[in-house]
Amino acid sequence: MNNSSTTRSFNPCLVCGDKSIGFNFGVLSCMACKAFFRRNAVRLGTYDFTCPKDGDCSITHTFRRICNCCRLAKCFRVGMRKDLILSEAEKEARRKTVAKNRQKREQVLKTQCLDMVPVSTIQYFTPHQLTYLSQSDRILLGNVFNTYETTCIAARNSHLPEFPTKKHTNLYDFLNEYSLMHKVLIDYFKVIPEFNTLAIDDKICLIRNQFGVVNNINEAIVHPGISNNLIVSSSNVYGTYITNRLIKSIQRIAPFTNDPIILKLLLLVVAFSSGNCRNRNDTEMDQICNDTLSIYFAQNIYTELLWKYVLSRSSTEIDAVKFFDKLVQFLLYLLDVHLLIDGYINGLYFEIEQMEPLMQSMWPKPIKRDSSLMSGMDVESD
Amino acid sequence: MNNSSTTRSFNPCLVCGDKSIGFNFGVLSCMACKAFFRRNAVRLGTYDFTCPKDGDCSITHTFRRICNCCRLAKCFRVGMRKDLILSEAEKEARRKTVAKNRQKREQVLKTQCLDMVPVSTIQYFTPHQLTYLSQSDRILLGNVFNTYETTCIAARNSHLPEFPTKKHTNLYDFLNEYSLMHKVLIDYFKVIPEFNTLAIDDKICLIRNQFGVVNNINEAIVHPGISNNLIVSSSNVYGTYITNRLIKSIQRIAPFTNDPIILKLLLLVVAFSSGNCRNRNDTEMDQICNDTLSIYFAQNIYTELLWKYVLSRSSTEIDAVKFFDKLVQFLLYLLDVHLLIDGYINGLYFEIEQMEPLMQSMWPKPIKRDSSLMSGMDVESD
DNA sequence: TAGCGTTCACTCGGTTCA
DNA sequence: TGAACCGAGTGAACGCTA
Ligand SMILES: [Zn+2]
Ligand SMILES: [Zn+2]
Ligand SMILES: [Zn+2]
Ligand SMILES: [Zn+2]
Repeated sequence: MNNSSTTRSFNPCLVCGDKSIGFNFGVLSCMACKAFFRRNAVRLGTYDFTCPKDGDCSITHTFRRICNCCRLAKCFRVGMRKDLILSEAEKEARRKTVAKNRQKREQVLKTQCLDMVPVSTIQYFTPHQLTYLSQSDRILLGNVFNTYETTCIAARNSHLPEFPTKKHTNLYDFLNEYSLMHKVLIDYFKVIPEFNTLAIDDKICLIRNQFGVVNNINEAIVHPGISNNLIVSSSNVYGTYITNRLIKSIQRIAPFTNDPIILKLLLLVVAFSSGNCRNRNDTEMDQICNDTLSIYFAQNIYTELLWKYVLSRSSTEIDAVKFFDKLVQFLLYLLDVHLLIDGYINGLYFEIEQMEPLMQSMWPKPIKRDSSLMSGMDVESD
Repeated sequence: MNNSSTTRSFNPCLVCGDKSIGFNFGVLSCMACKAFFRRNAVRLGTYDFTCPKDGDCSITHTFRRICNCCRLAKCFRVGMRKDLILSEAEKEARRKTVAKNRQKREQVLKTQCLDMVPVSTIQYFTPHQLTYLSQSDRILLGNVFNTYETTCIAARNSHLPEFPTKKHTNLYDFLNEYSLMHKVLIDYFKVIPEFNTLAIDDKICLIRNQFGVVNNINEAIVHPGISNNLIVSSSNVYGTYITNRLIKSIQRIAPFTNDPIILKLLLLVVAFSSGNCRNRNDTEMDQICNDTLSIYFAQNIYTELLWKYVLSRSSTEIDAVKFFDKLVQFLLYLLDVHLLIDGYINGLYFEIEQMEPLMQSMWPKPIKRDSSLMSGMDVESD
């Protein structure tokens, strides 16, 4: 008897006689008949298969397309099995598995965004780049870079090497650990002159309003990648749906981490957004900032700097626009994720009550309290 | 023997000798003979085909139209098969399939886009919706709806039934026609109290900064669909790349046009964006608004109204969030398209110079002029 | 690697409209 | 009448899991 390899190589499609590619739905058959059977066997009840002749059309490579009634009949006659076609539910399950695996793989994969190459230090500029970035721009970039190094990166290196350090099961535990880096991030903002000169109320307002997004971006810089602890913790406290979206957002931000400065500038651009981008159901937290104009100008400074920087690192202006677009698209995605998370946390008064003061102040108050709670933020000028 | 691809490429129509387009009704033939055979073979019994000469007219590209009788005869002679023409019943079945598929596609689109059902008038509200929309909200919605009806819709019905009315070849011609509805749109804004009470400079600033996006959304409401004139005009003035993206954006906005109010609110939300979202290379046009705070409040009013409305029309809050997300994603896409267009038009000084004053003021000035040009906008309170 | 599904370019029917 | 278009069906190429 032939072994299967010999069978495949030399035996023709049992339906049409064309070259077979293997056993499909139980029968040695060609690519075309395989596709034909999958498409047509499932709609036997819903579609009227009628032979224009008397039902004994010969099915050959050339004429197999003439009568699909007789072709389908022959498929069944040579033994093709409809039950080997995946049902809608089975297909859905398969798609899910595929998506899961893909996610796992892409996590490892480092995608390059645009033609921007990673650089080791911000001091390196080619003549081309000089045309977009003025001397003062470069000084400003250097300052931003160094500021971030001495705050967030330093903290990561000294006492916050990883996050989360354990597999959390409680939201408040998770967020309490989250707040450690959050405080360092506020330190970073405080060294930015445009932020530090704002009134205390406005600082609080900005930090509250952009809480989720800025911290998410910051985490991507200081703790790049998706640790197992993070996935498990997030799944435990947020559930699968939110976790999947969080992971997706981390994957989307990953390419930008190749650049030494973009995300640090983006942090500032987002931080200086006076609009309330939280999804909270308490009206008292929807405070708007007082000095909207100063905030607006500050945002402008860093948006412009970011734009110039992107321009300087792109080969063409159109590439810069595309890149900027990617950045904005990502930001919108991130914003949406955090609207979801906010909506989720809003009602968890018990969890909110267990949070440490600063983190607690990011959410609606479970019970009326003295607003001096906010003093825990410690965002005074220094 | 030739394979079918070679056959198709080099061999002429077996009927008339014209360039063949493939196998039609079993015979390598041209577009014209394909249509001819389909139309005439079916009415062989009902129509008297008679040759004015003696029945041996030569059928060539030039003379094929002279004698139907001999042309049809030749079709049959070279082997065209009448049985490959779909019968009336088969055509009916096919139409049914197409309709079913179309419905399925639209269904998918709609469920992707939320489970919002179109309503005929804004006055219709179920008790469920009352929980989200207060009495004053509903009055406001009604006002917005009526305002839009009496401005943009009225103008469409009276004197701007379609756009564009011709296949433009010049950018300035195209945009000059565009400006007709643009002016009506400004009328719509002027009836909105929050807009009308702004200082004249701020009105101008808002209209300029959001020019492309608001007009694009407005066109989607008043002239839904993608007309041939639009595609041709756009291809002529913007080129293929931008046109494709424009078409894509119109396709993406289409599902939202099922709702009677959402896009009208979106128009206001976008209009009240004080940020400069244009891609223009002149610094003088990057003016920022003076009364940013009023604009911010105005935007808040309509954003909130939009949100409440979406919430009221969604079955669950999560659906509402998803829908809102789609809306924002779409807006971002649209913004990006118009950044592209701005970048394209910026340098076309000659085109800009040919525009009528209002339209011209939307773009960088080709040469220094008295800024009284802006008075052409006529956005004073009335 | 065998054997599923998915994707996409292509063919050939009909339809539309200038 | 015929150019231009639409859309279902086809099958080659490929992706993926077990
Ligand atoms: Zn076969
Ligand atoms: Zn048959
Ligand atoms: Zn011909
Ligand atoms: Zn004749």
